Amino acid sequence: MHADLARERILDAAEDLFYARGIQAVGMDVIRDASGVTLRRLYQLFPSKGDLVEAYLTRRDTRWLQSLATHVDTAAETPQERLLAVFDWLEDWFAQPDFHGCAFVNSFGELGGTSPQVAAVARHHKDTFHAYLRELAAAAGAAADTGTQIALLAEGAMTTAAISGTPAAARQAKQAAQLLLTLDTRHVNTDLPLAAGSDRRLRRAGR
Amino acid sequence: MHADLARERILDAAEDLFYARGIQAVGMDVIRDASGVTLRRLYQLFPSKGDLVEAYLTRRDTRWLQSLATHVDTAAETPQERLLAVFDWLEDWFAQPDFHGCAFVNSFGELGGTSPQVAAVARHHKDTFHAYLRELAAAAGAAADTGTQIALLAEGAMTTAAISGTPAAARQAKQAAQLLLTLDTRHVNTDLPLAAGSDRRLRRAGR
DNA sequence: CGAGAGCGAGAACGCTCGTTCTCACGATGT
DNA sequence: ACATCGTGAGAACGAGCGTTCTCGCTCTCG
Repeated sequence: MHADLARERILDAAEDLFYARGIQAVGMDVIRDASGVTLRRLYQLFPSKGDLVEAYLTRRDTRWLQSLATHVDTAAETPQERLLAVFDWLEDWFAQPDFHGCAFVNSFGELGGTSPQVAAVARHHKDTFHAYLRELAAAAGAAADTGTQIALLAEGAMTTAAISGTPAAARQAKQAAQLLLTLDTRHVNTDLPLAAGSDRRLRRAGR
Repeated sequence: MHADLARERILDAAEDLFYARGIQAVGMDVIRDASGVTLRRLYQLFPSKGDLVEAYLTRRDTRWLQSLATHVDTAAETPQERLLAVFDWLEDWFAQPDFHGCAFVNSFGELGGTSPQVAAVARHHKDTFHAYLRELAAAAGAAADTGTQIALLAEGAMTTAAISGTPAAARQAKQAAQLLLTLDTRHVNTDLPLAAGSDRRLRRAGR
């Protein structure tokens, strides 16, 4: 077995197990069993468990953001739709049977207090994610604060969906994001005065 | 030393340590050293570490919500102010030097996958917190969905403040909550049409 | 053909940590 | 005063786990 393939199998097994059970609850022997890679090779490729954890998190970071960006690029046309498509992607994610919250929030809660590396990867991931949302919001004509606030909605939806066990938070977050976005960009697009009736139209517009 | 005092000292030490470093990273001997209670007594009062963890979480649950409710009751007058006062309380919390995110999100991320008890306490805490926010929102004349959405903002602010290390998310969340609340309740209070100028007035209103 | 290097499988080592046991001591009740 | 019981301090036990080592085997290269 080539080193590249072994590396991939190890990271696949590590991702499944670390994400499902937590990092400290998964021993290296379990990863050996799940990956089919011998312990000797495992330590050749990742000299310590900390290295494996870091590789797991950085790979998940790039893949997660890539998957989100791909969905946004393919499933939406207008800038507003692109921003709101984030929440559809989140809802699909929340509904997956193995969904267990944000891996970076989880690992930060577990090891952020003792491992600066884990804390740094989590911070980097959230920075990148929030910057991406701010970018989408800016492209949709919203103010910088609106992008930040929509990021908070996405963040809250993730933890709420994880702990409650239902994907419903994604719809609520999308609805709120749409309200914030419409309220912010309305004076740019259409300066039409908003009466009680259009309030109701706004509220109904979620997904 | 009476059992009640020992119990309190143990829980105080456990809360400090579990919250700061994570649960699995803190051994029973460390809690013995920090509390000054002998290991024998510790196991008399909490037959296993799991029992201690559960007691830590349930005590923190009630205290946290009590502290929040006290602030809301004393620092705000109108129903709208009461709801928004939640975010001022969050900001104060985020700015404390030992702030390390939501203890329930952290423990859920660390042990939720392997300990049903920890998952249940976290779920209960979030249920209660969100129900409280929905209650405040309803008292302020908002729709049920608005309360849920404001809960997502609070949730997102907690994790963002924890990982970023700054309390700024509280202000952003408050601003967004105020927008959602005003948008939702405006047709009840004043049916005044909203023009570009009042948009700006709304936006400036945060804290 | 033979020596040596790399590899797979799993045992072994050392440390941590949850939990229990030992043992000497002091308080208490008769 | 003496037997008894609970207590404090810390050692001890046993399991789990990160990491390394051993031992055959195989493949390669001179």
